Amino acid sequence: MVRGKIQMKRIENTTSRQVTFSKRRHGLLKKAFELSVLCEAEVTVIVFSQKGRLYEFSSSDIEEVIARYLNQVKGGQNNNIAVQQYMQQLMRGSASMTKQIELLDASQRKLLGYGLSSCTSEELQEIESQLVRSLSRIRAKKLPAQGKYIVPYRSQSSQVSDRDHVETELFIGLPEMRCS
Amino acid sequence: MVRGKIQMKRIENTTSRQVTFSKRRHGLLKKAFELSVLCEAEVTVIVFSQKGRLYEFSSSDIEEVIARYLNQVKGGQNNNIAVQQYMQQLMRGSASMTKQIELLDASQRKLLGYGLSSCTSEELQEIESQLVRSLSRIRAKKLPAQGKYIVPYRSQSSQVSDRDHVETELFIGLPEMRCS
DNA sequence: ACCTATTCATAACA
DNA sequence: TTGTTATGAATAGGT
Repeated sequence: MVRGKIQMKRIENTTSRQVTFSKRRHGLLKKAFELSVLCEAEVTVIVFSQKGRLYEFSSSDIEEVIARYLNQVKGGQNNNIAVQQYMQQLMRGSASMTKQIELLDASQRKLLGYGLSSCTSEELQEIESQLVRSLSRIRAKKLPAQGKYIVPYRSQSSQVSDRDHVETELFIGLPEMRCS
Repeated sequence: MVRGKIQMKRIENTTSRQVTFSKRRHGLLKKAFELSVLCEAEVTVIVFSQKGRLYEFSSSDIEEVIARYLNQVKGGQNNNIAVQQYMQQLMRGSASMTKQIELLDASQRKLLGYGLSSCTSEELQEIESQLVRSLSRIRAKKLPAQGKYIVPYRSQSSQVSDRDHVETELFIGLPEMRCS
């Protein structure tokens, strides 16, 4: 490819083949690394030289990648199908729980008064109303004798929709293994 | 590397990350092919995108390469072990996320004024203080011109420890598989 | 998906 | 082998 591009076939001269192997191998592993970093991908490269010497790069544990590959491609000749399905459930469950955690985390932060920049004024209003109601509840709990509805301060509207109320009903637990 | 070289770190912009992933993935597989042809080497590349999509190149049967790799590296134990370990990681991750969700959920419920029966009066006090601070923050946000520290009502102590503050720093993501 | 201005990778050479 | 360099390839940003 330089100084007269080379043919895409085996380099016959042993010396230059070895030199090229060394240089291009280096380039390949470098590019694999870059791809994994830039794009947050899981990249594994395995190279055996003619003489059987092993070179490798893996952005994460190589056996994880292999397991994942075997899992995805040959849906389990060594591994039985039930294990496959269970594993996929686990992975789906992980993704869904990750999402739940993100949602809970975001709404919690808002209840704590952080991360409000992204809120519309309606959202702010609803959060405030929710906080006021929470305060009301907790004060009722603290001072059960002094009346049940102490609402310290309420600005503007007293009408609050349920639109952005935090949803706390969650499915919690490991995904079940359902083998039919 | 072009028109202002890029930093070797995750590309934040989703679109350009995907474009770059596509281009560089192509380049990587091409180079792998060329290396295998020019130098008569056995080359395997496995790539998983962030979304779990699989891309691969292998100059010879990939499972032979994998078998050869496993054979050379870990003296030929069966790769079922890798699958097992990966699954265990997934399960541990699920359990840990389940716990995180439970904690977040419980603290959220308390902030919303539910599930307070189990709280000691100290806890109640701290939740109330937290709510008051949250209200203060949100009102400061709503009415930035009217002063920053509108605290509507404060009962009893103004001293609040950090003991039960909700922890919102979380590890979010799929568990990684770490085979020793 | 297609274009280029650039940077990168590398074949030949020393 | 290791280093240099001229040149072809890869590709980031833009369209």
